[in-house]
Parts: sequence; structure tokens; C-alpha cells
Amino acid sequence: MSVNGNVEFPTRTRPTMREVAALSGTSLKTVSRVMNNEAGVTPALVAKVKQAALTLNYQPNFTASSLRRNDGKTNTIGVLLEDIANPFSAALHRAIEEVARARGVAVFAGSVDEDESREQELAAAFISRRVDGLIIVPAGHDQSYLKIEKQSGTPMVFVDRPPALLDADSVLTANFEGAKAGVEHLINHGHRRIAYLGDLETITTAVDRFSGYKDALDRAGIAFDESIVQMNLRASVDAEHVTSKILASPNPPTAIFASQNLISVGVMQALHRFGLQYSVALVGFDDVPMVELIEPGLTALVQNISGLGKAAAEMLFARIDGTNAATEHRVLDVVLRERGSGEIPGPHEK
Amino acid sequence: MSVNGNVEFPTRTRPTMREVAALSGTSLKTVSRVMNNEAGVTPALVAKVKQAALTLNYQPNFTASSLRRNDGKTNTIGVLLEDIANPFSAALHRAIEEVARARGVAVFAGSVDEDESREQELAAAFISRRVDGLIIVPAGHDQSYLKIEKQSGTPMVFVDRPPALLDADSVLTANFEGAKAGVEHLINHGHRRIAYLGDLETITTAVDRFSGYKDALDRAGIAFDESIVQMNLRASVDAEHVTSKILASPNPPTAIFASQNLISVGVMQALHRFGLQYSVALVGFDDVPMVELIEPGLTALVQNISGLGKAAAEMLFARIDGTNAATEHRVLDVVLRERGSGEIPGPHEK
DNA sequence: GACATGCCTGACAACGTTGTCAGGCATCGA
DNA sequence: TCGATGCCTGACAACGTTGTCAGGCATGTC
Repeated sequence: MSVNGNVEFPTRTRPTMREVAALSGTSLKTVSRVMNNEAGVTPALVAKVKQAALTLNYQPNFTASSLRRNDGKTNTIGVLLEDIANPFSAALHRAIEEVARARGVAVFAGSVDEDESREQELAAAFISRRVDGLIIVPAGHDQSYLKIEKQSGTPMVFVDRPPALLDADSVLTANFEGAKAGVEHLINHGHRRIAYLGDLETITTAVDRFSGYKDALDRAGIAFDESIVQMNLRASVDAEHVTSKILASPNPPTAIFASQNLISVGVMQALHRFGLQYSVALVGFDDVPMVELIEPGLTALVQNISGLGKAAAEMLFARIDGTNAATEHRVLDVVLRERGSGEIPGPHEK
Repeated sequence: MSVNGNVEFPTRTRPTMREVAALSGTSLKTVSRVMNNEAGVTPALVAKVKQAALTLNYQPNFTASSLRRNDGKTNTIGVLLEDIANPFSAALHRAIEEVARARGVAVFAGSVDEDESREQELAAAFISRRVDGLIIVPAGHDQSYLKIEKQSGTPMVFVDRPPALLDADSVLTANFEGAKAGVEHLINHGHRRIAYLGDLETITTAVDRFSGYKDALDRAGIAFDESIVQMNLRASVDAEHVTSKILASPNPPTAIFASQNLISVGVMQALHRFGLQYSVALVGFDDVPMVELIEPGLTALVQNISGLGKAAAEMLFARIDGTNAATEHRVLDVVLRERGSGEIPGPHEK
């Protein structure tokens, strides 16, 4: 359906400070002073200039201003996310926006989609627009292409995944420790046969979580069993399929660790289909949206996503403000939220 | 936890075309020509310039370029969303990004949070950075403040909600027709006592959906009953509370229409708590994430969110490219997805 | 050989703004 | 009354780039 409205007015050209100066009978420079609230302009002149600006509906051109100003700041930052639309990226983005807003900084954002070349293109696009800094969730395995850019004075902070082949600030989640704590939680509830379903092995967070799983097994003296481990899962349907296969095998696990929320969803679907949701324990990394509606609730390792974004933005702005300290690597803790699925007892419960 | 890395190198100042010209022994203008792939430069010179640019790691300054160029385009657009982090906004944002990316356009985004003044601030921030156009999900009830900006030549397209007191392009969802179809679906399944839980009455989409509900009742000859209608709900807990109250009342409804996904969640929680999820029918506007896991599945009116974003971006770029046609108002259809909750029969089933 | 033609190249101005600096004017003290 | 002081104001250059235009050189034509 399509309805037509009125034809628009012909467009006038946008007024500049020069025109405001002409209308108010003063000079360009005085207009500049008034617009920047600089002290030392006669009140009468200030009023005249403001009136003229209002009459012409003058809108300052911030890009021209930052080109000329000594600090050269554009009051703009760029954020490279995995995918703007996924809940993790969106929450991160929001937390960054919050900090930026308080400083009058506008935020460019883009999706990298786990694509190395897309990462470089986006970074280049933001750099050519002279952002004051970059916050990056990297996809590729080599960020050395940013080395010269960093030396040229563009601060950058990496979030969720560390930079590779580049020395730069980062804010990460305790993936290893979190996964380990999750698996230990299952062990403490009497499980010794624990399946692991993981994400792409090219993603460092996935690798760290897997290491946490193995470490927990090691410390409990449980042998690693390949037959109940599956990496490189992406969609929840894949996880559902793998879970079904594992549950139907001769020696099925009594508990499952899901390394990521989409995987948790797939596992939950398979468990529900088999009617095993109250007999096979499940701990997942990352919360699942609307999880409150499902029974039993998902016991999950919850990341502090807004904490990641807030910390990254604050570190970035500190650099933008000129801090020249050594590279900083911050790690945020993960919280185990018990909701039922992870507390189902196993055969070895004490 | 915090680990220190190496101290960074002292920052060099970023090279300009002037320096590239000096190093390659040519003129500023020739460098400009090479960088813009203009024809008519000797291949030997092109090579020398490119080599020099590489050596200095020259990065073009797009903002300076757009200041000088005749078209004045910044190849940048601004998007005003309700809240970057909510799934609707994020999906919209993503669809817009997709279209922009194909054109080499960078996207500013910001959250308005249903706050009128925040809307104006964000718009001003983007305008002062001279975006080529704006895509807006408005919060306020008067967009006339954008009138002069529109006349100054900044194209703008409104999404999800129409502009008020301003003539501008828009892309909306068929809220009235969708809600009406959803209520009629319940009526067709034998329901005549249908509760309505709605969003803020200040939001036009909420008002339109409510009108659709009333129209469907009217046409079926069902009297409107205030006691099972509640507007101005925002959080899912509010919806849960109201649902519980209505279900416990002397003459409870046999079906419920939820005007929005958070409200659907609240209703579902209440139904599950009362054990009524298989006896009271429910149709909701908007999908609920991870809805596949819940039984019975939510029958929902699904919006074409990416269609909204894609259409808005395409309309915007058409304007940016100079199309001067009459204002266009596009409306996208809603699809009723049957998943069980809406097909529970009522007492008047034929 | 003289001249016209066309292709490359670079000098200069300009985009809209702010930094620098000098000049004008009023005020103050002697 | 005169000079010194300080406050306002505006002329000019500059940020990094592209548009305009003129000049230089080689080639082609008669």
C-alpha cells in the first residue's frame, strides 16, 4: 500500500557562519565566538548574533570545526561488533552508547559477521572518518593491520576477544574460569559423565571455555571422552541434532555443558523432545532470552555484558583524553545463576 | 584482575596528501587525483604516488574531502531507535546497515528511550555531523522541529511510527489490520470474551492495535468490556500481574490479546502459573525470542522487521540520490503465525 | 617550420570553521 | 591632557581536501 503526500518545498542551501555574520552586521569570527560560548563578547552583540542564527536557522558544522580545531577531535567513536542484531552485541553497544552519550560523543557501529575482511573494511571506513577511537570485537586472527593506525594516535580497545599480533587494551570475560566453575558445579552435583557442546574453534572465547571444561575434568580425575564432545556448532538446530545423537548413544552422559546460548537452546529442545529435561543436567554459558518461561530454568554462567561495554568505553575515553599508561588487560568475572537445570543430581551424588 | 603490557610508541602525526606529494616528488593535486582513481595521470606517476602513500601509510581524510567536494556528501546516515538493545530496534538497525554497507555508507545509531528531548538531541548531534540522511523511530509527538532541517536538504524517513506535524516519508506496519486479524482469529475459534493488554497510549502503534481490537469486536457484535482491558503496560511483570488479576475475577476471559511481546511474556507467565496455558487462548503482537521452547507455542502476529528497515533505507537513499517525488507512506503487512496458543477453542466454537 | 590540438600537471582558491594576532577604543592614573 | 592598560573585535591564515583553470610539452597538420 502506498499513499502520496504533498510535494516538498525547494531546498535552500544551508546557512553558514558567514551568512549569520552578514545578517547580524558583525564578523565571522565573532559569530564563531558566540557559537562556542567564548567569553569576551558584548552581551548586545551576543544577542544580535543569536537572533540572526535563529532567523536563518543556522546549524553548526561540527566536521568543519573539528578539521580546524587544534585538538582535531571529531567526538565520534567507531564500534565493530560481531552482529549488531544479536543480543550480546546489542547489549554491548548499548552500554558503550551510554558512556559516549554522557560525553557528547556519537557512535558509529557495524557488524563484522565473523569475517576478517569485513573487519578491516569497517575499521578503514571509521578511520577515514577520523573517529577519535575504536572499540573492537575482532573476528580475524591478526590485528597487526591496526598497528600503524594505533601509532598514528587512534586509541583502540578490544572487547570479548583479545587482539592478535597487536599490543592493545582489552576487556575480556573470564571464559576459562567460568566454564571451569560451571563444569565443577555439575561434578559437585554428582555427575562424572559430562558432554560438551562448543562453538567454532576459531573463536578464542570458545577455545578458552573448552579449556576450562577439560581442566575441571582433569582436576576431578575424570577422563576426557571424545565421543561426548562436539565443537564447531553454530546454529541451535545443529546442537539439537548432536544432543539427540549423544542421548541415544549406548553410554549417554548424565549432564551436558553448553558453551553458548544458541547451543543451550538446541540442547534444551532435544531434552524436552526426549522428555529428559528433569533427568539430564544442563549448564550453559550465557543467558537465554525469556528463559524464565521454561521449566526447569536454565542454570547459566552469566556474563556482565554491560560491564564489558562500560569498561571498554571508559578505557577508550581515558586514552582519548591522553592517558599514556601501559596497555591494560581487564578480565570480568562470570556469575553462575542456578535455576534448576544444573542442580539435577547425578549418579555419584554424595 | 589487571595485567600490564608494553608501553606504546610515541605517536607520530598522521600524514597528509601534502607529505605524500613531497615524498613522491609531485604536487598535492596529483596525489588527490591518484587517490580518487581519476583518469589522466601517467602510470609511472601513479605508481610513485601509491608507493609514497604506502610508505607513509597515508589514510585519506574523508571528512575533509566531503567538506570540499561539490556534492558535500559525508556518506554517513543517522538512525534514531527506541533502544539499540531491544530486539526490534536491533533487527531494524541491522537491516538498515545492510543496505548502507552496499553503498559504502557508515551508520550512526542512538537510543531515544521514548524521550522527546533525547530524540531532538540525537537528531541535532547527527545533523551537526552532516549526515546525508536520517531514519527515525520517533518518540515525541511533534517532529516539526525537523521541518527546516528537511528543507535544508536532509532527507528523512520515519519507521514504525508516523511523523507528527511534519510531512515526511514513512514505513509502517499494518498495526490496525494486524491486531484486528488476531482478534478475529480468536473469535473464529469460538471466543467472545477476549481481554486486551496494551502498551503506552502515547505510542501510536499501541493506539492503532487497540483500535483494531475494538473494530474486530464491533464487527462481531461483541460489546466492549473495560474490566478486561488494560492499557499502559510496559514491563512483563506488570502484564503478569494484570493477567493474574483478570483471571481471578468473577467473569474471566476465555482468550487474551497481548499487544506486544513483553506483554505476551507476562501473560504466558501468569497462564503457566495458573496452569491455564492450555485452556485460555492467547494471541500476541510481535514474536517472543526463543519462543520455540514453550508449550503451547505462542500464536503471534509477526512483523516484517527487516522489511521495514530495508524499505526505509532504500527510500532514504533514493531521496539522497535526488529523487524529488511526493512524500511516500508505505505500510507492510503482518503475518499471523499459528503455534497453538491462539487455536485453543472457546465456548462458542462451531 | 609554424601553428593548432590535446594531454598532463600544478598553482591557486575554496569548503566552513577556529587560532593568531594586531588594531581600535574606552578607561584609568598621573 | 597624555600615555598606558585592557577589553573587544575583525582580518587573515590555516585545517586537509577537491574544483578550476592555465601553462607546458609533445604530437599532428599543412
